[in-house]
Amino acid sequence: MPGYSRSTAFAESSHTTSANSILSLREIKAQCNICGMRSLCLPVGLSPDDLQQVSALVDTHLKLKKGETLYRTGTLFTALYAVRLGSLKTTVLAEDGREQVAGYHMLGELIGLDGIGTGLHGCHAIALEDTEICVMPFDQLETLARELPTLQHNIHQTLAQEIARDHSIMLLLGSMRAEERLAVFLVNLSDRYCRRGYSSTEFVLRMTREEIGSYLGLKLETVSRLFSRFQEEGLIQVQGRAIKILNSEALRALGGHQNSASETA
Amino acid sequence: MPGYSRSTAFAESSHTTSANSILSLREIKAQCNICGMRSLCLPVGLSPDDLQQVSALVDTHLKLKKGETLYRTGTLFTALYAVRLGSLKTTVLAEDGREQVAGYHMLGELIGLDGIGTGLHGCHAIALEDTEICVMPFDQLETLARELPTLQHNIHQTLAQEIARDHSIMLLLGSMRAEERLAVFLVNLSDRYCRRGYSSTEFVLRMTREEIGSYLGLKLETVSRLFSRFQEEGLIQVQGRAIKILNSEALRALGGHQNSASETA
DNA sequence: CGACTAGTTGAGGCCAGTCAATGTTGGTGG
DNA sequence: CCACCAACATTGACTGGCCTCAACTAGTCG
Repeated sequence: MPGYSRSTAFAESSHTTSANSILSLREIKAQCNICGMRSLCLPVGLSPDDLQQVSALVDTHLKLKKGETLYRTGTLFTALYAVRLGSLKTTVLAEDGREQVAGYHMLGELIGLDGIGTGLHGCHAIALEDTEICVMPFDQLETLARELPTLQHNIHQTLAQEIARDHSIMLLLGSMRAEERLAVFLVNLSDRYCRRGYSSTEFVLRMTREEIGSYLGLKLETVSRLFSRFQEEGLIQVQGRAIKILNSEALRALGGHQNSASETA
Repeated sequence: MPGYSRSTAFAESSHTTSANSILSLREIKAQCNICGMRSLCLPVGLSPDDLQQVSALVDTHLKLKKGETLYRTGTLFTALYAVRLGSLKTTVLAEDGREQVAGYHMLGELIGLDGIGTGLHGCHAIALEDTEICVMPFDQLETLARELPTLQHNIHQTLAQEIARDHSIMLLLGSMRAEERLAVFLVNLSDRYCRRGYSSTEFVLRMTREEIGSYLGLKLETVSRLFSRFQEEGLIQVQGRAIKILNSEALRALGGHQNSASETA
């Protein structure tokens, strides 16, 4: 495995705790002004000059392989992370060991937000595929935000959007039936892929049935059965993790149309 | 009903839309430096001088009667609201009309946060009893935060804590059984009352069985049955909405101890 | 006093969980 | 290239926890 020598530079960094995840985190070069995710990310609406300042603050870029940890529950919070490429899941942990998927994050999204409150990360972020991350030290971000009102407002918006997203998931978990939950999930993915310029009708799930179930408050068998049933009913076509949406309207109807409201999920 | 003439001053304000709620919103005088909730609120850690600036920015104080609306889903977001006295519930609304209680907020807590993201309030805030509110215009708050790093950080913390709180509710809704949910709910209330100097073992619920059920993703009958069962088992004593906790340990054990982590609920 | 809202309790049904067997996929090493 | 293995996925049979429907009680307010 290449890259051993460089990656030791991260040994003291907070976002790596397990030995094997350290080994393949690699620096890459990237700049906000040439990043395709700019319009979805924190710098949206910034002037070129201001953009340059934010870009300068992104001192580190990470590459994670599938299954590697970006940060772990309870570790020190130091930075926000922007997903540049790939995707991650975040999981929260109950005291009794139960674990639940709390979020699925794709490119252009910011994660690590929940650490701001306590100074410690409140969840565990794991790459679902090979993934690239921009690291934004939070103290520097706060400092810069005092000079750039637009950036300040974007930070507030990002945090508040996360709250709104969580509320819609609470609604889903608290009051929807299994089929509605899965329908909402699929429609939400479809919308998010669409917004990123990918097909809204054909995509590959990055999560296992168990992870999807955990996210939706269901068991993996239930998820599997529902996929099969949706296929029987002509709503979708499933082949393992490859999904083709055949009847988007019906899916949206199942979910009570309450999907398009929230960006992330 | 007194106060008609004054309250017309709020007619153009965003946080009142229904006629009857306007009528009893009344201004009161209050200042942060003499407020008992200071240590739980946004100005925590501020110097006296800085505190004065925040206090100056709280230009309006509202009094709501039980059942009155502070803000409504979809109305313009202009300010954050600090609960000075009393309590409120916030509810989110699905497109199909289903409504769910998303939060129970007591004195010292900040609400209205979710409106920052879109500029429109994402939920509906209703007083559960006679309640006093401090109104903090958000644009002024943002401006002031640029000069006061502590305030800026407190805003970030408040937002992030709300995210952490939502995550723990998602965990509750997604993976706990009915009795665990109610146990967590009671322990959480107990902790919050305790922190505010009230009894941690005896308090009065401000929500109906239906509202509690909605909040916990259960039906009101289930909540009622569980209260009865907890009483049979000697965990609590219930008399309508009056609760006495008899066996806090057992209650905490039921909830997997995952309660004390989050402040609000 | 009557109408209404909130709460309790019981009987029965259904949705999703549990347990278990089998099939499929993808990565690894001979 | 194929055999093998482990992880992932599907499907069936059964169970059980919570919901639904319903009757009844206790306060509350005009």
